[in-house]
Amino acid sequence: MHGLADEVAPGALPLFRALSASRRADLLRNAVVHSVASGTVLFEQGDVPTFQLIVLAGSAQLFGRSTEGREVLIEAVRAPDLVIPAAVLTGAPYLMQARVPEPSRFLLIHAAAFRAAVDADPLLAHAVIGSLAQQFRRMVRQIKNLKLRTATQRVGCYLLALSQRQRNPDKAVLPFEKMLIASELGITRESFSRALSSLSNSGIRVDGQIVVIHDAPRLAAECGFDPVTDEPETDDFVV
Amino acid sequence: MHGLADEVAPGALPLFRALSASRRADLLRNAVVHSVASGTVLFEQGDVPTFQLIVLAGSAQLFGRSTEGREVLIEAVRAPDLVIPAAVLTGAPYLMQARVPEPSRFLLIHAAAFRAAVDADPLLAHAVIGSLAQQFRRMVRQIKNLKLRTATQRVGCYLLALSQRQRNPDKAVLPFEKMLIASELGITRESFSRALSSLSNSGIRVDGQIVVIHDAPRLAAECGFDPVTDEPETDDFVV
DNA sequence: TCGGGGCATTGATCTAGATCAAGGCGATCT
DNA sequence: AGATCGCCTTGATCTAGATCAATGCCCCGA
Repeated sequence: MHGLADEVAPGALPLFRALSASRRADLLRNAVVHSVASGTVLFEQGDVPTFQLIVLAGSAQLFGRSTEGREVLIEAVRAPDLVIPAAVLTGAPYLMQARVPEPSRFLLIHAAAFRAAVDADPLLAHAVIGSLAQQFRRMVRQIKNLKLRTATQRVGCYLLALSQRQRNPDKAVLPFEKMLIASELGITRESFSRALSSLSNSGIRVDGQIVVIHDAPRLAAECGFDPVTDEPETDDFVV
Repeated sequence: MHGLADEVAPGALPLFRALSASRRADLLRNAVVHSVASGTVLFEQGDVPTFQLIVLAGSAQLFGRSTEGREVLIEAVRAPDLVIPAAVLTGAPYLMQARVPEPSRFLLIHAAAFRAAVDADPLLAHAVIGSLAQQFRRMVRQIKNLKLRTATQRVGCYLLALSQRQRNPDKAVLPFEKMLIASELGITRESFSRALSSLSNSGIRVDGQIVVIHDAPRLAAECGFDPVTDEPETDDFVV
C-alpha cells in the first residue's frame, strides 16, 4: 500500500488526470493501492465483486474453470485497464478467476463507490464504456477464432496479431509460457508445439519465446487472417 | 417508417421514458424507426457503423464469417436491446454481420448523435453500460463453453439455460432451427442431432422444437452445468 | 557438482466430432 | 394429389486434435 496521491494523481492514468479534482478526491477516498506478488489470486470465479480493480502496473490473467476442474486462460489484462468492469457494474458473480503473473500494482475502488461515480461522472462513464467495448470485441474475436478456424490457423493469426501489437512486422515475442498461450487459443500444449513446427513450412522460425516471421503475407493467407477484424485495436478510449 | 412519438415515447423502451423530454426529443431528431422483413441484412462484417440500432420488436442475429466463407451464429439480440453498441461507440468496423430472422422493428440513431448523447446523459450512459456488460458476460460464457466443454455438454447446458430463461424447469422450446443452434454452439447440425439423441439416455425427450427435461439435476450433473455462471442474468439494466 | 522439478518437444495411439452420403418428413406450390 | 425444397436424422467413414508416454532441456537449490 502506498500514498495514493503519488500513485494516481500525477497521471499514470490519463483518466484520473481528466477528472475534476473534487471527483478524483472523492473516488480516492474509497480507494487503495495494492502491490501484489506474482502468483496472487485476486478473486475467484463465483465471487461477488467488492472492488473495481484497475491495473496500474503489470497485468492480470483471467482464467475460466469447469466444474471438473479444468482451467483455461481467457484473457490477459494489461496496465492501464479495468479488470472486468462488467462484473462490478452488474454486481453479478465473476465468471473468471484473476491471477497475477508478475509483480503488479492495482488500484482498488469499492464497488458501490465506483458504480456511483460512474453514474455521476460522464468522463468516467466514457472511459468505462471504452474499456467494456474493447473487451467485448476481444471476446467476439476469440469466439470467431474458436468457431471458424483450425488450431493451426489460430496459432498463425495469433502470431501475426502479436507482431503487429509489438510493432514489428516480422517478429513476435511470446508474452508468456507456451502452455498458457495454448490454453488461450483453446488447444493443448502439444498441439501448439506441433502447430508451430508445421508453420515452419509456411515461413516462420521459432526459437524459444521468439518467433521470426519470414513471409507475413503468405502466413496471413494460409491462416485466413483478416486485417479488418484481426488487427489489434487502437486505444482511443484510454483509462 | 412510422411516427416516432408513437413508437418510442409511450415507453416500449423504459430507457426513453426515463430520459428528460428535451433529451429524448434531441435524440429522436436524429432517429428513425424502421420495420424490416425477415431475411434483411442490417449490416455486413467490416462495415463502419453509421447508426446505433435498437431492437424495438423482434430480433437480430449476429453472424461471424471466415475468410473462407464459413458462417456461424454468434449471438441473437432480442428486444429491447442495443445491437452491438461496442462497434458504434468505438467507431470500429463491425466484427459480425447482422440479419433479421423475423419481421422486426428497429430504432436507428445516427452514430455521432448517439455517441454525443451517451457522453452527455448519465442515464443513457448507464443503460449502455448495462447492455455492454451483459453482452460481454454472454461472450465470456460462450468462450468458457467452447473451451471447457464437449459438444454434448454444451447441448445439455444450452437446454438447461433455455428452460430457465423460459421459466419452465422441465421443458425447453428451441428458439430457432436446429442447424442455427448447432452453429451457435460451435458444432455441426449432425453432431447436434446426435448429442440430442445421446442425451435421451440422460433423461430428456425431444419432439421437434420441444425438449422435455425429465431429470434436470441429473442432466446438470452430467453436463457440468454450473448454476453460478450458467444461469441467465436478471435484466436489472433495462434499455 | 549433482539432482529435481517445470516446461517443451516428439512419437504413438485414440477418439470426438467433422465430413460424406443416403433417406425421411413436413411444409408449400401447381 | 403429386412434386419440390428445406430441414432433420442416421449411418459410414475420416481426421484434427486430444491423450498417453518418453525424453530433453533449463533453471534453481543443496
